[in-house]
Amino acid sequence: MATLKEIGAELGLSPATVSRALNGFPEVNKNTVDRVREVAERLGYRPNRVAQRLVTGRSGMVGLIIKIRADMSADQTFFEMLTGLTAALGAQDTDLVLAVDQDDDPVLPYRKLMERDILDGFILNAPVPDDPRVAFLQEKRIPFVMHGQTAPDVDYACFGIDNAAVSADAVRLLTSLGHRRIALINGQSRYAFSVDRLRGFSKAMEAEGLSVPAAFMASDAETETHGYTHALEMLAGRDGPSPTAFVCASTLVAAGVMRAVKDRGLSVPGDVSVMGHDDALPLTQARDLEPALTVTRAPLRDACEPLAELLVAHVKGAPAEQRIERAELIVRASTGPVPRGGETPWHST
Amino acid sequence: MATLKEIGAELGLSPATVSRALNGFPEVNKNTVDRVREVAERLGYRPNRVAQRLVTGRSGMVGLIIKIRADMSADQTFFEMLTGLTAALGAQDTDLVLAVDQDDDPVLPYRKLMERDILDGFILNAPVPDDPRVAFLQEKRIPFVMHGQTAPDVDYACFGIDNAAVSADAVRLLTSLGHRRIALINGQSRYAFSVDRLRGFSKAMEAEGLSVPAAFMASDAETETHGYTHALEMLAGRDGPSPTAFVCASTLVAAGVMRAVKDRGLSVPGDVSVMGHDDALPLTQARDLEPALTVTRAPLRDACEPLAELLVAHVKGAPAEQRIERAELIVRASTGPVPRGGETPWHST
DNA sequence: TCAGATATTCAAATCGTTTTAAATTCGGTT
DNA sequence: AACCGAATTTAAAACGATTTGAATATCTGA
Repeated sequence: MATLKEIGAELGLSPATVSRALNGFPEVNKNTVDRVREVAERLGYRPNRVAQRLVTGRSGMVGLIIKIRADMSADQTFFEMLTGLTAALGAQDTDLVLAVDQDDDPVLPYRKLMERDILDGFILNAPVPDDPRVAFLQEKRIPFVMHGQTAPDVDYACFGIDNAAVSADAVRLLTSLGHRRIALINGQSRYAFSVDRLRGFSKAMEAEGLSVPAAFMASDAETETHGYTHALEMLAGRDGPSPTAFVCASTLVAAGVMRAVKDRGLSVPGDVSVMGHDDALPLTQARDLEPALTVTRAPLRDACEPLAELLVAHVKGAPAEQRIERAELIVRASTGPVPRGGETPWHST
Repeated sequence: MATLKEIGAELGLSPATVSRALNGFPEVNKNTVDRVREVAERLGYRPNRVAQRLVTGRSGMVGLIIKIRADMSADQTFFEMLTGLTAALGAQDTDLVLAVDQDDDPVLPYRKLMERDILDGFILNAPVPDDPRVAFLQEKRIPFVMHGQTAPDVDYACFGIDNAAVSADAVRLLTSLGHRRIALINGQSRYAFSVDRLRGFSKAMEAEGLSVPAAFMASDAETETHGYTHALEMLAGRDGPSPTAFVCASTLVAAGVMRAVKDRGLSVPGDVSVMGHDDALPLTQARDLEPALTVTRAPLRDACEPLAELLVAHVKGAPAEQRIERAELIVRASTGPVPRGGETPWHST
């Protein structure tokens, strides 16, 4: 391992000049820069990160804490984020330290990891309303970036999509096609993104002068099975006329809904339109469903780079920045005009 | 953040003495140790790890690289190990840096992470015969510990169970119950542990003077479905007399096998005995199967602490240590005497 | 040619710890 | 009273980078 001193000795320069040359300071002679670069290259110089960190006061490491659910299932989501984050952070010269949350107290693992005194900040995901982690980290003045947000307006660093807009866009597309009875099969209600989706859904429906009976708004884990069972139930016609359209929390849920529609002897989009939200996970591809799924699309992977950038900048002293983007609307084959006779709303408001 | 110097100033001591007092060096006056401890406590002193690492030359971080399979599925195994490892490493004052392997070249992520120059070593899992990662890390003299081993005798640090003994123990139990036609439903043959299990199985059978037609030794991913389909096929009697006993790669596989046995109208253990191997994952509990599964048992979680210890010791200069333990044999209700008329071997050797 | 400005480079301090080698204190011998 | 050795403690170097303030070299114009 070559050091600055060694490179300097080779050229008769001081470590200070070598440091500046390699870090692109303007006051160094161009000729010198070239010679330093050449020697550094030849000696395979890599800056000693520990030394850098000692002097800059930063560790160059951020934490990610995985919440393991009761069923111990790891979803694709996790790996997708992990893959993207390690790459994006690596580009920022930052490393990802992992810990697992198996405690009841959601704050404890953050406290524990922070006590080890080696982290510059955290990446948080799966925000819940009034997230206790946010309160803790803000109080301790520990930098972090949230994937998503706990409420519409927050003052901490975050990146995500506008989830209210996601379902509002879906509703607007469907109502423009004439649909009036639109059901929502949402994600688990404890998560902030589900709350936002529900809010966007309700507001958009309301704006159209429509309302939805509680029986046609489900909240559950985002699995194919749940999509199937909820849709099957809603299509039974037990709680009034059946929906002519479904807004689903994910591609997987939409797949289950479409299966239910078919099992009821109905067709997509002839009798029932189905919309999903596409995180662009490698395995569940919305376009590969039959028929291809109309979606709001926001690749999960796309969030990793902004998250890394926002956090690193914040750690370096930049003010906390909020960036909320809009998901793309991709119309495919699973949505169509409301079927004849399906134009009646559940009840007008 | 208090420093050694500040504590020293408070007591009129040099940082050197304070350092020694806190690190339990024997040459420090007991009275002084107490006073230093008291002040350190009061000032909330925590050693600056970066400074420690600069001087010791170690970073206190080890890497774990996750190989994401084509199906992007995360198994329980991964989370079980992750949970255990972060805890065990934490106890050794070491942190886990994670990276994801999505490349074709199995060595590339190790090289990349090593170039970042912040790791003391690696934890490797899922060894394959002639593992290229081992060759690379040994050549570069990078410390690592393997969970399992690539071959029966190796010279690198490793911890695991004796997989040949696992299947040999299973065979011996079954032959002692009179079984002669014993099938193996093994894990994927590319992994070293499957190779070992197969070797142990074959040797033990041979020692009993028995041999097994190829049709009764399957190798596949360890899922319930694979256990089911392979067993169903083997019980069809198409390739000669059916097995009276199955040795399975895991609890999950055994569950599938038992389902196949029942679907064939047979009973466990009346007609067919079934054995599995139990990694003690929280969800798939061997004892909860019906009937309770006879297993070789070696909790995955138990490997984490030894792995952490072996690696940290090795990083600090201790010689590479191999520790291979024997899995426990737990006889439950899924194994019984060979049924009447089932004593004939496939063919004697 | 020389003052003065500009362009480069350097020595030294700094970050907070560990560690080596040297210094100090103290009690006990002779 | 002088000395020895054990018990403590200290000063200073080291780790390898960044950064401050100062020094030197080079160039400009009069």
